[in-house]
Amino acid sequence: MGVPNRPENLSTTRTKVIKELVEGQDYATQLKSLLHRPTEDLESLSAEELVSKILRSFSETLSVLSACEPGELSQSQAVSHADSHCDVRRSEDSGESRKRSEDSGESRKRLAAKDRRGCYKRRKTSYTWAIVSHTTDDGHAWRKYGQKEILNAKYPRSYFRCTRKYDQGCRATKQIQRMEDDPQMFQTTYIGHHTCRDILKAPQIITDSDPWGTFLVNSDTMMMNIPAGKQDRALNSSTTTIKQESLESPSDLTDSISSLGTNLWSELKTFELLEPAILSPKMGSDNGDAVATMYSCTDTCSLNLDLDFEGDFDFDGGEFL
DNA sequence: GTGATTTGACCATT
DNA sequence: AATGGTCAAATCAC
Repeated sequence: MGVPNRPENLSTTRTKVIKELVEGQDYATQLKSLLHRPTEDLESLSAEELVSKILRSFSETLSVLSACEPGELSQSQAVSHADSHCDVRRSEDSGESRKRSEDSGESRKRLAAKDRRGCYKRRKTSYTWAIVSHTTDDGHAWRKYGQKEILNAKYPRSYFRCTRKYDQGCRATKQIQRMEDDPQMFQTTYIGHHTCRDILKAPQIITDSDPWGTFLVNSDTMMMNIPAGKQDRALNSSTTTIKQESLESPSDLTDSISSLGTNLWSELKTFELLEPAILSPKMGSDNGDAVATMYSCTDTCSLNLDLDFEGDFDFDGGEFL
C-alpha cells in the first residue's frame, strides 16, 4: 500500500468503499424482499447467497479502509524494515513447505530454532474487531497456530491464521475464546483483514451459523452495534432462539438489515465530510487500542470521531476477554 | 505422505 | 517480571 493519505488515494478509497457499500446495500435490499416473500423470486439469489455477498461486501470495505488507515500503514512500514529479514527468510523457505525440511532428526534443538524465533513482530496496529457468536465458523479457512491459557479466564484462547498466509500473504488472524458467562458462545477477535482471494469461498458460512445472531462488540478503530435490544437478545438467547426469532419476526430482522445498510450509507455520506478527521494521523496510530471512531448503527445512528474509550470502555477488561 | 493440531518454548510488550 | 502472541517440533488425522 503506497501513500494512502494522498488525495488521489483518498478518492480511490472512497470510490471503492462506496462501490462496496452500494453493492452490499443492494444485496441487503434483495435479502429484505426475499425474507418478506420467501417463496417468490425463485430465480433470484438465495438468502444464503445474499448474506454471503453482503458479508463479502463488508469484508472488502473493511479491507479498503484498513488499507488506508495510518496504523496499518505504519505496520506495513514495519514490515519493510524491521520485519524484512524475517519475511524474506519466511518467503524463501516459503510457507508450509518449509515445515519439516529442517527437522529430519538433528538440529531440532533450541539453537537452530532460536535463530528463527524472535523473528516476528507482534502486530499492534491492525484493525481488530470482535464478534460474539455461537459458532466459530465464518466461512474462511483458518489454521490454528496456538492456544494459550489466559489469566483470570476460565477458557483458553485459541489463535488462528488464514491458511493463505504463505501462498497469498494474507495477514488475517483471529482469536477465539469461549465466553465465561455463556460457554455456548464464542468471542472471536479478528485482527487484520483478508487479502487473499478466496474470501467467502465456502457457502457454508451461514449454513449452520446465523450471521445475524452474531454481533460486533468492539473494534479498535471501528465499532458497530446491532440495535441494543437485539444485542440483549443475542446475548441472552441461544442460537435456536435467535433463529426462531428471525423466522417468527422477519420484519424485525429485515429492519435491522436495512437499517444497517441505510445507516452505513448515510454515514458514508458523512464520511466524505469528515474525511480529514477519519484519516488524521492520530487515529489508529500506535494508540490503536483506543476506539477512535465508532460507527453506530443504533436507531440514532451517529458517527463519533473523537470518542476515546481508552480506560472507560473496558471491553478488554475482563467482561469478554 | 501430507496437512492440521497440540503444546512447550521463545519473545515483545507493558 | 508477568502476560499474551507466535513459533515450530511433535503428534494426530485422513
